Amino acid sequence: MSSKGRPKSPEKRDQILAAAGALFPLQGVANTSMAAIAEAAGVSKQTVYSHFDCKSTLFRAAVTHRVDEHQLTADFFAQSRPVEELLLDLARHLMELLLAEDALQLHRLCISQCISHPEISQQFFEAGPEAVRQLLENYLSQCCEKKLLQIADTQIAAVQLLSMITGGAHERALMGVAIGSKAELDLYLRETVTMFIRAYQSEK
Amino acid sequence: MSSKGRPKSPEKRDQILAAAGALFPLQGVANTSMAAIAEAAGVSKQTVYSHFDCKSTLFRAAVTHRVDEHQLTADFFAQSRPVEELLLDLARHLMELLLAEDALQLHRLCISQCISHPEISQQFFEAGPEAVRQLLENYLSQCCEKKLLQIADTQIAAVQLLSMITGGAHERALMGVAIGSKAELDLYLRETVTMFIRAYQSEK
DNA sequence: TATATACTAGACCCTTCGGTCTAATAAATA
DNA sequence: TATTTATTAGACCGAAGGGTCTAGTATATA
Repeated sequence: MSSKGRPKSPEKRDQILAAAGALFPLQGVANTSMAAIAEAAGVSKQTVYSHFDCKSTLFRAAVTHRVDEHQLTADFFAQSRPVEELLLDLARHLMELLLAEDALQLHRLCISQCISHPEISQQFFEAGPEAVRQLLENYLSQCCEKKLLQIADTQIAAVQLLSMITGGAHERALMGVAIGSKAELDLYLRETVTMFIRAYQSEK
Repeated sequence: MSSKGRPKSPEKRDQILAAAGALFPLQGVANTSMAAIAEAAGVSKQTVYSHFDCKSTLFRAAVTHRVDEHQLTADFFAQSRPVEELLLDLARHLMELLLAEDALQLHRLCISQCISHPEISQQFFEAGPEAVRQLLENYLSQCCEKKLLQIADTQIAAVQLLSMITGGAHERALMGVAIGSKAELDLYLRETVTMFIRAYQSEK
């Protein structure tokens, strides 16, 4: 019934989402025109409006699309390695992920739109920080069962560790402030993981 | 020489700055028109342009103005109280300060404008997070001298503590995501200060 | 093949907005 | 008082941009 005539091209839809997903974070919502998106997508303006009925809808779809892409692997914590080694590895991977320019742009965008588009930032938060926190919390619980660590409240501990990891450079990067060298950053991460384990190590 | 005729009214200037300082964070730069600022300030549009030559200039002046207001007292750390008590007090004060709606708006604004107005976010950062960090670092150093704590790198430790404090709820609030109850937040802060001290206490 | 829909290019409408100009009034200095 | 500048209300300009419309072409289904 609804399959009469030429169907909408999924490729064009993807092109539009890709263009919007690049331009919105880069220039901000208000400074990105629909015409510019159409041009960047290699598509006519009318086609954009054929796939998305207004700017706000397109914005939502584009951010959702990018958030979905950035989902990190859940089996990271499945490895059986020394706790300190795994946590340090996590810290390093996380920083690399979060400090990437496009991730920063997306993050800034969600923060700036959190009043006008609460669902967007909610979604970003759940797919990003909250998901990681949950995974880490589970891992820490397992460590406690194995008596590798001694943590009263693993949820709090997970938030603490993640906050410390990101706190150093991510906050600065989000605000566009220069961050230290790679060596300094890595020193900070090593110190932080060590400090975390010292605070939560099993009693002698 | 330059004092001929009627002088510009400082009151009107303040009204304009107040209006801009309220509207820009609330609605974003692009969504706040000069006409709206003039009206909110109870002043004609021309007067706005008489005091500030363009929108960008006004934006800069307004944010600077608000940042200056929010400077926190430096003598907080001068009190001689038990370390744990003082740090917990700091944590509570900081959270109250950072979670205030207008502070959040200003913070979001700086983040969203950090590409187009790097000086602004730089200034915000130095007057805010960086200033607090410096004060805390000094305090921690003093604690080490008194053998109350044992910290190899007080700069790192200061960042760690501040990150943990803000990490819990501030990150969420910045993204407009609901935060826990006051009781949960306070539990988190107490746990965090305790954990910090446990990690950095002087060796037995 | 006939029909229905997608897509394009471009004109078009209307609103918003940054910024300027004008003419008149108010308030300061000299 | 004479002069100079601030302030106002409002018209005005020009550019940008969201969104619609049209006419023509391409591509799918039936």
